[in-house]
Amino acid sequence: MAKEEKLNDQMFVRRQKMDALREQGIDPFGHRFAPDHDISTEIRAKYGNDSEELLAQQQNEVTIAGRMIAKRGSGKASFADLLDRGGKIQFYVRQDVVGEETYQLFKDSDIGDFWGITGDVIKTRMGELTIRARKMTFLTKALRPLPDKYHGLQDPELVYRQRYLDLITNRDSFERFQTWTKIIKAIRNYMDSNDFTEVETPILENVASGAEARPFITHHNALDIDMYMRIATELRLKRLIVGGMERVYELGRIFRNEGMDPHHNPEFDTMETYAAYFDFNDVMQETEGIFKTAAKVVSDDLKVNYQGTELDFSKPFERMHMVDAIKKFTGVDFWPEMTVEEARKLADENGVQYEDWWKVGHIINAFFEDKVQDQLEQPIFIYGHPKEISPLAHLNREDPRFTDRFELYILGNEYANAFTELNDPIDQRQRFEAEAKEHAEGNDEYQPIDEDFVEALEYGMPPTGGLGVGIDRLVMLMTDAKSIRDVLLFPTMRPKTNN
RNA sequence: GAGCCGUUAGCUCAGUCGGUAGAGCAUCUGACUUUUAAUCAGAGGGUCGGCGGUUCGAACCCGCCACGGCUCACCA
Repeated sequence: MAKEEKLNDQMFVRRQKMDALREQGIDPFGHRFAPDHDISTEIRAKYGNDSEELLAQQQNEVTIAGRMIAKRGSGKASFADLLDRGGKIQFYVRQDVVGEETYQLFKDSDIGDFWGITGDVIKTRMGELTIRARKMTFLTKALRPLPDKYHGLQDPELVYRQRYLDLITNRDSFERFQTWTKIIKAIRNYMDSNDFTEVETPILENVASGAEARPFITHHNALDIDMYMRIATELRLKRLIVGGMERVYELGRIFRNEGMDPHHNPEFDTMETYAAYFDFNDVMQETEGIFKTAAKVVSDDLKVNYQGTELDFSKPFERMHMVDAIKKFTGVDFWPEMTVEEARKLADENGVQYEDWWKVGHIINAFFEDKVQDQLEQPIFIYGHPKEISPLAHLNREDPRFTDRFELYILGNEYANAFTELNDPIDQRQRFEAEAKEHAEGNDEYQPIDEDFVEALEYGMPPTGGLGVGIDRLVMLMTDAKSIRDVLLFPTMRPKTNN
């Protein structure tokens, strides 16, 4: 086959070595191996602080397994590094200990091969914790060479397409994904301990609703209908509030058929939470708890460095009304009641662009986005968004120009969006219809009204505080990742062609 | 979607003025019983992303295409 012709010298040699192993009765793709209780981490924890002399005296025997990722051979004694999920650990092979046959097997073994090793824990003259091999079991042959051991895999395209190579050679990346898991677990634990119920709702939907986004369309053969990948979990979760679950959350993947860049992937994780009888102040407290919990995973003092800026999650997050924030950063005061003309004048004076159809609320929001947002560094809740830009939020009781909504900003980016949910079914239907009309006029993005959801509201949804958090971005923040692709094991990539 | 940049050995990267391909790691041969980017001596390895053009001659200049990265606009 044509594939065989593509073998380079190294792949050819490795295949020959594979055959040679078989001839010696060794399975190049071996079987079960029991590394007693030890991974490298445990060995380091147990023996890392012991002296060279003590270890030499005790002769503690351990058995580990892993991938050989470096080899420093000399004539009849060699050092090599073995990589397991805990990290790498050095092992030491002497011909006079393992015998000539095994030593030759080791010499012929390539970087990338898997070994099981039983031996004593020692420390070298340089003080490095090392397994002095006594028995070696060949476990798996690697037929392709690993990337550069020193630089690791650098080409971003290969890092994302062949994540397994990135995980082998770039320890930072490996550890970032371990941290991802810890953060997710910590957040779940936080929600659970606050008496929220974790649920899973459909990913395949008949109507993609709950957000303004273009969905992925797929097809169900047996029913012969098109279905949509969910773009939000919102409306399903609110049905569960109607159903009396009172506190629910879902942390999972949603899909939006939109552009990709360092902050957007077509599939990504959100966590939405809904709590009956919460108002947006309660949700702020909940949100703060979530972010502190996540920060705690990476930093005991809740101080996190992101791309050179130290973020402090230890203090209570600042809370500021959007209008106050604009006043603070620009001196412009939107508190007095004003006409659109007056607001436009302020916009003109401050170089804020606006559209003809904008109302005062839109202009306030533009001031915030243009003049304030980028200057917000430390975690801060901005609340009281104008009603014009917040169609799903309850109006504020004291000042109906604004809503009971907030967003969490860190380093100029939005990390959470929350509000006291609209629970008036008649109002909800009108807003859906207005939205559907907009879509219809803008043609292809038309989406049918989620009638079933409106009906659910008609049975009564208690006052509810809802929250949405972008989980990937939260993890990026906590792991100092520049791109969303660095926190996704397998980011979406265009298929590679043969050119 | 627009702009800019990139693609050279398995990997990480050089490649001057357009003169026909280089290094380190890895691989192969040899030496070496505490190395750690091991060392020393030697060797092999290339459709220079793809297709076309200009030229006596193209990794290099031009055009188109593919994939990727960054920035901007939109969204989380």
